[in-house]
Amino acid sequence: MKTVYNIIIADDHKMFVDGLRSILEQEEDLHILHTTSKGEEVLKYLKINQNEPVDLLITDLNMPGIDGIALNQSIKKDFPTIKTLVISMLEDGAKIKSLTEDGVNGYLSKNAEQTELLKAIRSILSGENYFSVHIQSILIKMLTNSRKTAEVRLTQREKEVLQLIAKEHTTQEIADLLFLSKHTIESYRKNLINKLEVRNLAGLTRYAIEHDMI
Amino acid sequence: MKTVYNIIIADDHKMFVDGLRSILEQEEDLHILHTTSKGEEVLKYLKINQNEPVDLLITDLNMPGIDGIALNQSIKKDFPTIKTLVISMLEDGAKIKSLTEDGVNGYLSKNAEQTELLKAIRSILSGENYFSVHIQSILIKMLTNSRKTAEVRLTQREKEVLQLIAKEHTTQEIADLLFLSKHTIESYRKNLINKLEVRNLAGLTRYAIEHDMI
DNA sequence: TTAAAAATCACTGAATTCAGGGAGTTCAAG
DNA sequence: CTTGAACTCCCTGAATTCAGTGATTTTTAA
Repeated sequence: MKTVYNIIIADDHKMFVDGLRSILEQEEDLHILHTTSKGEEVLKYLKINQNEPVDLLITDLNMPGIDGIALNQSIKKDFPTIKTLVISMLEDGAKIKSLTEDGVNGYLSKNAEQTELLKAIRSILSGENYFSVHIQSILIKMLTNSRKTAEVRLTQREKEVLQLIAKEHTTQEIADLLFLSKHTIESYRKNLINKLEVRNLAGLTRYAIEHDMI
Repeated sequence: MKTVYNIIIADDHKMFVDGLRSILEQEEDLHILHTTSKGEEVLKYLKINQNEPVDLLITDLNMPGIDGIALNQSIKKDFPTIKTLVISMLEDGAKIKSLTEDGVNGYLSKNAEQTELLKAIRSILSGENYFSVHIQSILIKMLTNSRKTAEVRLTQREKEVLQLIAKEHTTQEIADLLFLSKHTIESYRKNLINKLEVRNLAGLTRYAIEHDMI
């Protein structure tokens, strides 16, 4: 019979990890196997220590290198038995939605209380998912006015072009950089303006920045 | 003879505060007087409890309402005996510089180690200021290539125009909104592009967003 | 395998931006 | 009082963006 749960923590804010550790150490049945500041290291650790059963990964959303979203995807794909709890300081509806689609087991804001953290961990370990009421309302808001959120799915090329636009490159420059015709870039720009429902370069740039694309 | 230092913590990330608390509680001579998630409350608390000597305020940089910068200013003005340590997840050179000018006693990134946190607190309590090597290098970089940072001081009107540009308004619209001639707005746009050393609307928008102007 | 999506290129014409110049007024500080 | 900064307005011409439409090829997914 298993009485101890093994936990891995990934967060580049060491001080936060320290805090998290001191909170979890007060719980007898929660054992921190490993902490790291890089998403890549989690995957490396799991591949090397396949014999050690890991129950839960607690990870930050924003990290250098592999971020929380990509990390969660990899985990769910390669180690589907490991539960994941994402903790973030931001409450980015789109990212939360994306995480849920990837099968994340819980999401907490960093301004959650200690009791809520433990409650979330307990829920997840017992097989339920945990999303705070606040997060749930954000998600619902996302889904209801999905007209605005409406799956503005950009293609790879569109993303590239958008990035370069936001970096102040002119159409001709982008064409040269991507070895495409100037007309092609103009088409992409036009489509982007339509898709993202903005009016001009300023709007495109805002979108790019607000979606962490540059 | 004083052996215990009184500390106040202001941070809207409760989980972080919990962590901080559990770290500081291991130190006998560090006593947490009060924690809060709002900058305003710190000032209120200090005004009410003027009899209690407070030695150190640890505060986050980004908070809703009064942020770390404004809070630090108020503290240094009204309670100059209280030392201040700002902890942030961002390493924003401009904001750090601004804080030092306001007389902050230390700055730490949230990815600092627990040992560094305590070292910083000890330094500050003993009368020295504490800035990590990393932060120092950021500050020096700020000051040395101050050509680029060069106090790009925007006038009130320029800021207004810049904001509206970043909000996707056309020149004509801005002119109408501000009851000015279209030519005037064009002049402002031109000056902004010069002053900020950008090339087009995308650059202006980036500047506006990166400087929290919208 | 077939339909949909993505990627590419093209044309036209109107609207806007960008670059460079000049110039008058007001208001505060030296 | 005068110097400078901020604010306002104007002109020209080139460059770029924006809007609408359409079409071919390749890739992807049903």
